[in-house]
Amino acid sequence: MTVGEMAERVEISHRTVRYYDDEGLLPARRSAGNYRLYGEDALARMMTIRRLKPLGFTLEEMRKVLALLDAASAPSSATDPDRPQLLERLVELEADVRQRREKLEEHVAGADEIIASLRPLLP
DNA sequence: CTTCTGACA
DNA sequence: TGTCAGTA
Repeated sequence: MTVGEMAERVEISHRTVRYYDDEGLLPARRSAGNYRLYGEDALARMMTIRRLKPLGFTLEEMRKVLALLDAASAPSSATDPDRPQLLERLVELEADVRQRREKLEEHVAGADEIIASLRPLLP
């Protein structure tokens, strides 16, 4: 699929997709006319990025997360001599995401309070 | 019409 | 991240 298609499918502006691509976060090929071409794999990555963003991950952090996920899902990871360290990092990532999730909940609670404070002011 | 790159806001 | 320009 082209950038426009990708952008539409993940509901992110084509400008942003292009930016992530330029930053090396997406696996893309080029058409004869130099158009970016993406596969389902790129789409899956884009979705992961979309979920990471609201958690506050920076592009650099996303780069690491994606690399870790790739390494963990690679067929060779089963025999990788560093399997323990890989699992270790996955555990750390999970803890990190859990912590960010908590932060989001606090934000939601804050929004609820604002809403509640508005209620008595409205007709 | 869509995408590309680079630049500016 | 949006938009504008000039292309392919």
